Amino acid sequence: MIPNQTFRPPASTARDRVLEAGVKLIRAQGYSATSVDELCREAGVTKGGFFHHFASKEALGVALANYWSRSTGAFFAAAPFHHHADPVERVLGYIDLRIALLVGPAESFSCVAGTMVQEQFRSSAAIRAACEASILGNAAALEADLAAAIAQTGATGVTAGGLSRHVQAVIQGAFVLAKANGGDDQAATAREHLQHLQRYFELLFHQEPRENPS
Amino acid sequence: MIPNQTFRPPASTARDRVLEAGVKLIRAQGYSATSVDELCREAGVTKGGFFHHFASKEALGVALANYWSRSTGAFFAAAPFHHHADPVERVLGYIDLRIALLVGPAESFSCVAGTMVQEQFRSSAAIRAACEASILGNAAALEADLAAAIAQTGATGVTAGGLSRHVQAVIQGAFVLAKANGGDDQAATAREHLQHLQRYFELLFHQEPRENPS
DNA sequence: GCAAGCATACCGACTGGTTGGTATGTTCCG
DNA sequence: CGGAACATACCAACCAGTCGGTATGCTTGC
Repeated sequence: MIPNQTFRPPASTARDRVLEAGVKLIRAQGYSATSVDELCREAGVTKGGFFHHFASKEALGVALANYWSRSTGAFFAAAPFHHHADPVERVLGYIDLRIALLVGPAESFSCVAGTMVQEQFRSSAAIRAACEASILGNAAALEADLAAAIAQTGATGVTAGGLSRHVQAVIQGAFVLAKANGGDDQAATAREHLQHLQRYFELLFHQEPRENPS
Repeated sequence: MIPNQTFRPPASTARDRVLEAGVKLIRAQGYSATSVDELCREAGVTKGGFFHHFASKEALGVALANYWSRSTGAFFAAAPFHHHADPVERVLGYIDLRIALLVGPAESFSCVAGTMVQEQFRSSAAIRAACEASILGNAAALEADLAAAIAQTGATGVTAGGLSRHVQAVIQGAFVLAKANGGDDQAATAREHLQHLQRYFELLFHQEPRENPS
């Protein structure tokens, strides 16, 4: 969801190093395939240190989803697209930002919560709930702007809540297709889908299309 | 992607029973979390039997993605939406069908290829490629109808290939959000997103919106 | 017609390594 | 001194994969 390290402070404490290792390894390999030993090695922490901070691997998963929520939430809250006066421009500006973040290999921009929930939604209720909160938290951050855009343009048949969740769904789907892409530009694959989302909003809010890719 | 068993013949040979077990277990738990022993137990096959048919767990993953491609490909090829004279109606009919398939818990309608590729895209190039082929195969099946719809309506700024991939991206994203949903109707969550996709196409192809959910 | 020869399908005990997790320290800071 | 933050050593369960073996059926030569 967020490029490596550009907005997260370098991890100093052992606990934060484990969480950063979790982001890196789980993005690339998934939750189940990432062992506690591997997390310890990557974080430069011993087994004892790991289980001092996290009661279990599952607890690490929950903590990681929460860590991810806080990091991404803070990043988007501080982003400049909020300054547009027009709510439609704020919504499109959010998607512009999401597109701009799509660079490099899939493991550098994909979503930790989306990856974890896909594997763990049945096996761990706690991880599922934490990932749901992360994804819906991202959605909620756009809901007020969408409500204002709907009110202003008179778009019918949609709700702000439904649209805000749909933005996250398209983003998650874009990540899946980017990961499936074996070519050399997984980010371009992901961008393609966010541009379709943008066009959907332009049509819905009666805006002139702004550019023409894919 | 496809409801359980409604179109797949009951597995008779040991090999097919293993593949069916793979569909069931990997949909619910993911690839890494599903052990060979578990697959054997579910399929009623011994370890020896498993490795007689599949050289490795990875080979099972590849075979499973191919099996999935063939099953879903045959199902959609035989579906009645192809009979519409209007290409736009064919496209919307495909989405209608996908919506109609969204019933029950997420593990009964989600996509094996999408689940596997999310975990394995870096760990196994063979599985990644097989999953990509499965997803892009589904996309390709709609491409001619989309090309005709674009030609007929004069929709600009989109390509049939790009739109066909986008359909699959939205479907995959809908599955992720459905899995994240802890409520009692994961299928309704998924449907919501396909209805937004439908509205996108209606706007793009200048159709009257047909109904109003979410 | 039938048996020798061989391939396919399947079995289940076994192996070496890995897993998540624990028990018992040690170190260091207030 | 006491407790938080680690480190070391270890464990039982589980992992993917191996191996020697059997049952069955098909094919081919006589």
